[in-house]
Amino acid sequence: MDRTAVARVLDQIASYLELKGENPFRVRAFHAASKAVAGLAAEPADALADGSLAATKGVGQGTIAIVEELVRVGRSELLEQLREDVPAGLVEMLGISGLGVSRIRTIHEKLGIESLTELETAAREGKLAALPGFGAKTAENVLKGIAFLRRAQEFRLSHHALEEAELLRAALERLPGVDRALVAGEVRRRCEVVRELVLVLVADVPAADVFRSLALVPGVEEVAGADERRVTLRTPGGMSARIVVTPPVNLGAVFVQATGSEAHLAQLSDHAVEKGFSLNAVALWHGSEFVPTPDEAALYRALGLREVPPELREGTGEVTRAASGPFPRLLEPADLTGFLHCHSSYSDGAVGIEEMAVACREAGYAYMGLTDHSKAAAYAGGLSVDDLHRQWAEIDAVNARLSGIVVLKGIESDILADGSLDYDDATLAGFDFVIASIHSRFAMTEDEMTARVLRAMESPYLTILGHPTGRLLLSRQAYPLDLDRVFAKAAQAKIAIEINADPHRLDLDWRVLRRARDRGVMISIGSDAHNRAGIGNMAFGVGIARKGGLTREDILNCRPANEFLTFARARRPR
DNA sequence: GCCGTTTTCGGCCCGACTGTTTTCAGTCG
Ligand SMILES: [Zn+2]
Repeated sequence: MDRTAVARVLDQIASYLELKGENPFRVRAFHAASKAVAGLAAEPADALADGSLAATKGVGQGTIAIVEELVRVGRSELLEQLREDVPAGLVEMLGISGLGVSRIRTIHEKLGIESLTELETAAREGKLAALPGFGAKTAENVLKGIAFLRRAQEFRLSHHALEEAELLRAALERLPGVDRALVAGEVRRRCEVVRELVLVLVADVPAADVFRSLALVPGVEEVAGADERRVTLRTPGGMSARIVVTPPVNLGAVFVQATGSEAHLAQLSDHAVEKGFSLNAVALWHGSEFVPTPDEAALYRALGLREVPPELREGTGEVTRAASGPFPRLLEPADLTGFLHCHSSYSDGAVGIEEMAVACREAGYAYMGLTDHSKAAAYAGGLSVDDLHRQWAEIDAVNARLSGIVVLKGIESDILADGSLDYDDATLAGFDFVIASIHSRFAMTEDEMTARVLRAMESPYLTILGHPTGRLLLSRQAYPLDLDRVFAKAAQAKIAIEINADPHRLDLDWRVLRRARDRGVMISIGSDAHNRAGIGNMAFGVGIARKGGLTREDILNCRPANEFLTFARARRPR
């Protein structure tokens, strides 16, 4: 069992215990343990063996026993027991914003409801609003919540999808007759959420032979009948995976089509027809003449096009673009010199400053912009002014000790409801740079929210606007915000806007990046790391930047530390 | 359940909003 699966079990245990009315601190402990496991640097079995699991904050004897059990037998006795005691539908209801344990218990006891479907019916029929403590607004929000949850259940977050895809790819590549297995589809296009996995198998044997050996792949089941070149599977993690087999000579045609998107393929097909070609499901043809496409470049070349980077294949003009010359070199992970937006154990992070800095250095960064939560974020252990002075002293000490990495004094300051930051200017002046973001009071109109953000951008100490739309992918909608006005202000005031690289956020959305860049907005990629594993977030941020067509010139933290600091200082009063 | 320690128990994250009440419980970040 991998980190994700173990973390999920621990989360589930927490939810079931919560619904059973268990000690809330025990519930919280399981949630914390889940986060800790998800943030491990190694897989659970290895972390158990080398003692790093036991050394992790938030993991004690109880968690270790469960992880051992999960690694050994793949299931948890405690969770199985809880499943018998509490209907699974009630746990699903916890995912609805506005429903907590106490309301769910009322719903269960008074209406006998055990599933989302029943809850939906009750809300429609007015039975929910009639419950004590409930009303019309609550019922309406519950219906909205159910709709959101249903849609969310069709997708997976990109990091989970990538993990599943990679495991499946490795397993498929070991099958007899398979030369190579390649991940295609939304994962390859670096989409922010993923509906299904698509993999291409290169094989010189008939597909039927390959499919017969699928039974060798552990935990995978076939869900849709195979034809002569395709089959649909269900992965151990519950994702749908489409597998396409091709001989090497047609890999280009098949890989392009397996990668998509629909919109890209439609435009590509139109272009092909114009040039006298046709692209069917398995190969490229010029009239009645077969055209070999051993790789994607061969396919695009035959059509008179430059090879389109997979991230850009979204039908947003890239085919026309590919006819007119080479694409710019998109951002690459190694272009990043600065590791920005990370938390330490001073607020809600799991590791200390020095450990994080050393890990950043190992990952190849030249500077680390530490940004713990600010004092308004009490729930996340936000720093008081006293805490700040302690932290700054420690940063100075760490910088004196370490070579090869510089720790910068930053903060993720809350933007309060009125648009002010939650430290006074004298305190803000003590930071090397300031990220400001919204963590509360989301229920505002677009005008109010825009005014709030614009007011925050008046602060001469603000360097970067953090996770600008506040979305949590598949769990919370973005708050309304007039991005065009925010971009205009950012360009004029020389404030960078963040791509938050946490796979739960990926905010800014890639669809608006080009607009921001073309208006002269500097973009910054922030990891939002809360532990060492969070260093890996940056790869997802890079994927989103590439998807938005950005290059290293567009990104603030591709610049060396001194230029980064110059950027931050340029706005400040002298 | 985890943590820390005056080491085996006692405390753990709290302030503010929201929708529902008619003075506040429940939820959220
Ligand atoms: Zn944040």
